[in-house]
Amino acid sequence: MSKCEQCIAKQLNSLNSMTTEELKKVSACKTTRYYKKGDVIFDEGETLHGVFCVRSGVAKLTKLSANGKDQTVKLLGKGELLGQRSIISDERTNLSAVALNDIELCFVPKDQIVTPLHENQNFSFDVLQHLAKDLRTAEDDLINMAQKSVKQRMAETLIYIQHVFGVDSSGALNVILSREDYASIVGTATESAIRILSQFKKEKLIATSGKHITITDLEGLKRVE
Amino acid sequence: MSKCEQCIAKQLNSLNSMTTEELKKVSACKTTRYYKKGDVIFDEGETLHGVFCVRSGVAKLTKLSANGKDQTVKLLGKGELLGQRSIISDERTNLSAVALNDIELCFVPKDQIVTPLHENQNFSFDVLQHLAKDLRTAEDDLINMAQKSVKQRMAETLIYIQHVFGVDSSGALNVILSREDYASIVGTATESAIRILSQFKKEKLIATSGKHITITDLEGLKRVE
DNA sequence: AATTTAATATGATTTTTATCATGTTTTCTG
DNA sequence: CAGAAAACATGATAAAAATCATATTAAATT
Repeated sequence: MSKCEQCIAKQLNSLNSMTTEELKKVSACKTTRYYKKGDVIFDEGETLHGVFCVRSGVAKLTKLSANGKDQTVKLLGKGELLGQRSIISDERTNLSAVALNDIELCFVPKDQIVTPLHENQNFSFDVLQHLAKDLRTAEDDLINMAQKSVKQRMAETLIYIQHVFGVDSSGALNVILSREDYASIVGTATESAIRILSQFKKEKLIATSGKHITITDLEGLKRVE
Repeated sequence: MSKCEQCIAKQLNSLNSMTTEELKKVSACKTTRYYKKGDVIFDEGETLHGVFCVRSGVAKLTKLSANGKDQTVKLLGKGELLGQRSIISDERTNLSAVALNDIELCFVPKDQIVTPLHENQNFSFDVLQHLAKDLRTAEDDLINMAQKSVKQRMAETLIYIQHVFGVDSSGALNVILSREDYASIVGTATESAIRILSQFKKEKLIATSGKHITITDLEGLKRVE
């Protein structure tokens, strides 16, 4: 099995601030898990016994609302940690995690995170900084949701996905999402998401071929209101 | 000057996890500041040199958006800390803080927070837990904003304010907000906020007298869709 | 107290977005 | 590969919310 000490994913998150010793322990007791597209990693309301670290693939954090609709709160790619917050606050998860494509995760038992959090100042400060940034992002998202139009949020979502997850050799977004997924991120009805993407295509802001989307006019997308 | 060690406000936040020694230091160099209703405590984009602890009164964190509208992200009452996150992530503030009524704040210089964060495990873990909770709340708020109607958000805002800040001897909400403030919290136009509050009054869910609002049918408010 | 200013209220209208309906295309499955 | 199911598309309509307009009331200022 691969070792955490040499894992590239680790360098992207707070695990990088663990001591070599701590990392060795994590490495020794971690397990690697594979999920297929659509698989549920954990469900809202579950008690987690550890944290998941994304080695490859993309997952989404979502919440099912009263009206049966799904709201996507965050997309997570390589190096990002799932379940961290529930472990820290010692609560059940408030969100579900679902694989958006085939995904490889390392599961690290709770103790391996909580103990260093109490003992290793560098690690806990690093986690603190990550949480602070996450909180800022969440607040920004809230403001966007409150003040921007559906069209604008869709444009920003496309730009965000291109920026964070990149494009393939043909220039298309690396992360393949259904129109329903887009609707869930943007916070709108699936039909509206479809309509807006069709409109963007007509306006030559994007090119689409099935689920593959290519941003053809980034500046134009930024100008959407 | 009053001492932090005996401050009641302190017991409500992570400062409570500081050692007596740390608290004495904080107490020695803190300054108390008074703001009048409407005063700006700090503006978005400012570099903060410390953290503010609310001793009495209520403040709001808001962000001015491109269209000139203000979005209120959070209300803060006794014991809550302002600017904590900017200090931790060492960034400029992304939000402004404004006094909603006459307010008394203690200003604690940055060092007094950052040093203990690096040295006192209990303190930093406590801050971590607070941030984790704040993050969860922010995510919940995002979902509400995305999935609930303006009417529902208004009803929940009223319930929230009653729950967190309580009522006066006549049963009216302790925190007095303008309709514009409500609009800014709910994320809607001022006219819509006014209309909805009028409607709630007609439906006998609330009673109003100027800015004073009394919840008369809590269960009814909870049922609003 | 009179005057100005700001906040509240409400009608009319427009815009945005959701919902319902229905058809087409793509993908999955036996 | 055929048939079923899911995803995509688009029109028609309805509902929600924003905007514009204009009173009315309350609060602040001189």
